[in-house]
Amino acid sequence: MADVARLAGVSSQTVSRVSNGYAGVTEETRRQVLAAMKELGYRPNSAARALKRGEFRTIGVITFTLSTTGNVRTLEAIATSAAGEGYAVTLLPVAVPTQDEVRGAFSRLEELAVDAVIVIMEVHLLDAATIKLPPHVQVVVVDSDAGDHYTVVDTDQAGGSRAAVRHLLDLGHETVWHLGGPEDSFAAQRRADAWRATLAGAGRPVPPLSRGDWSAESGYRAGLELAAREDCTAVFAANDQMALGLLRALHERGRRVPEDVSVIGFDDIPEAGSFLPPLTTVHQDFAEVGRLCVDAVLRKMRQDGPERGTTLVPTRLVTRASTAPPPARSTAGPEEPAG
Amino acid sequence: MADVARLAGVSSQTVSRVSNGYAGVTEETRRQVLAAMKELGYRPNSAARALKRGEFRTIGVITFTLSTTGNVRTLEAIATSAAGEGYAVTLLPVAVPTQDEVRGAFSRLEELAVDAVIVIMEVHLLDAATIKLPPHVQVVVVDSDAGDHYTVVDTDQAGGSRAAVRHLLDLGHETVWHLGGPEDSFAAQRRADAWRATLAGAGRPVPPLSRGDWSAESGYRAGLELAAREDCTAVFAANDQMALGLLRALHERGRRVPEDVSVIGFDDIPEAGSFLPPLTTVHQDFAEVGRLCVDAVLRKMRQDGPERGTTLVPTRLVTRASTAPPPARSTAGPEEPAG
DNA sequence: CCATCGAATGTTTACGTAAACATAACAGCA
DNA sequence: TGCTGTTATGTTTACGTAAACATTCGATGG
Repeated sequence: MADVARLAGVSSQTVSRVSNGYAGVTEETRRQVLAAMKELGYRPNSAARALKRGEFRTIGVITFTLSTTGNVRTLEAIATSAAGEGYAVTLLPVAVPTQDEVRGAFSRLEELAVDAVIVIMEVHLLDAATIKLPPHVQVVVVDSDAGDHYTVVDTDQAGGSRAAVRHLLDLGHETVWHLGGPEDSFAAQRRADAWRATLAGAGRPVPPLSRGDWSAESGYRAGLELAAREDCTAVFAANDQMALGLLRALHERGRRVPEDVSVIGFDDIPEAGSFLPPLTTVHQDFAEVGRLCVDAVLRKMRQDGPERGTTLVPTRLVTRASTAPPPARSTAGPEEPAG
Repeated sequence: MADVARLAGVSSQTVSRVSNGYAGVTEETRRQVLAAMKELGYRPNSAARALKRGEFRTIGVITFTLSTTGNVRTLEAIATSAAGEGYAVTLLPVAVPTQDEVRGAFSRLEELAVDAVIVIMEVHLLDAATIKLPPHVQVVVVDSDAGDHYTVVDTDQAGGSRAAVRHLLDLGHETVWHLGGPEDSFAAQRRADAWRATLAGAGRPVPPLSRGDWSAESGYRAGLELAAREDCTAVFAANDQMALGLLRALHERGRRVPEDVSVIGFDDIPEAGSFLPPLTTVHQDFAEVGRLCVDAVLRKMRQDGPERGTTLVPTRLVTRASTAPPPARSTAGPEEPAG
């Protein structure tokens, strides 16, 4: 900076003013400084800036895994939004989802150059950890129900599940089975709760709950059991991957989709439209989730946002070929041959 | 730091020594300092450290999109490896893959606090851009053939393609069709080149090349045309998503997989084993790619690595149900009914 | 018993920037 | 003409750390 100042014949402070776009610099002077900067290839030193300003213009993102579509898409949206606001994004992978590991990530974070943190994980792993965060680092949480304690941005899980179940009931199914996610996932829990509540609200029986671990393989295993139940004509899977495994299990057991069994997923991953058959599913707007996370975290840093509470991003049901009315059976209704 | 020093009754320099684990501090003194740090909740200021040390302990990763499995898995492995080495990872999304955008990303990078950059993209977009990089920032490139100009880490695309094509030929197919990736992708180009070379090396005819854009939807469109060709009994798709679309097209056109047509993919995404039928594919070790990237970039920073050249990560053929011998036809072979 | 040496610790300084304050130059007005 | 206010620019200082150098003190050896 001193070199630039010397070459331009001004003080280093004037260089700083030009560099930061402050007013009060003659157009003439500005031009000279800019020319000098260019000639010397001057780049402001971000460490010195951060030291002086007391902020890093960086947002940290903590997440367990990038193997779920949702996390990845959210992260991508966060990175894009943050870049648009002049913020960088630093990634903090947590190898194993245990409280110890999370605590470790947060303590690494303490030494890290971030002004705020966005956490993409379940709160119950988070609880014991956050205490140690530096005082001025703001937190926003995704994928959890911690609205009372943190600022939370999430997809409207309940609304999506409700739409999925209603769609199947509207098609004429007596009830809807659910292939849920792992027990310790709040997203899974909320999807299951909404499924149960919607059935109960419609006065329908609530079939036993199957569980997978989000993977297609687990959906396949659970699907083999569901396929054996003759009375199962409609399944709502808690994500598209498990729905994929379910489709394979049904196919192997000779149950046609959607003629014999309707299947509906959750997420609307890019491949969902290419499944056999193309999957009806609940579309999540991850881009919006990411955008809102950055919004929220920046507003908190400027201290003009709500401290706590949950922002829900609406979902949209995407109807494809995997859902249809139930097969005509021994019910009281009239039997019609398939068109 | 001064507060800690005061509380511990030592100088700030001694605090610094403890903080950085230098020798030459009495065990007694160290304990006092550590106690003081804990009591005051002291955390070293990374901006000041970076300013003083002249390095940020941060690696920047530039990529276009996180919507391809490969990029995501590579990124995840990079983040994990980097964390293990005490480095943070900063994400630099590039919205549109144009040279202008890339140049923009690199110029943002210049002001960014990174010591090195890993670029996950095609070189031809990179060429005009890198010139402006700060002098001491090292670069490692993934997914490209720029070994002459940069340090490159990549999957052994050619080896994987060769294995895929040979597998199909060994099963008895006369030749293998290829559903390639977009024209401007080097990965796609190398997979197609190896496919062509392997066929030529075996003295087989080289069918016309179909192209997609990596998406399942594009695989479906290309698949509809391939399905119409009676003489097409084996297809090597350049990635699993396109293979998925291809499977759907074949199914819709009444061509059974693998009885009528064998299909093989590339990547081995987690869902590949749950396709209908489960997909034979070329497994890529993205974790290893990411690890090697970090290795290479750190070695370059320590100036004891090779400046240029390509490191190839081997692939592995995963055989599942989507490949089988060709249907018995008007060839000289004996006709057998399906078991 | 004193010079010498090494280990432990303290003091000074600089990293590059930008806020705060200081100064200079000039216009407007009585 | 001299005073005031405004604008452009210069000077000083501090951000938190760690390298370089300085000092202290006890131990060792002649």
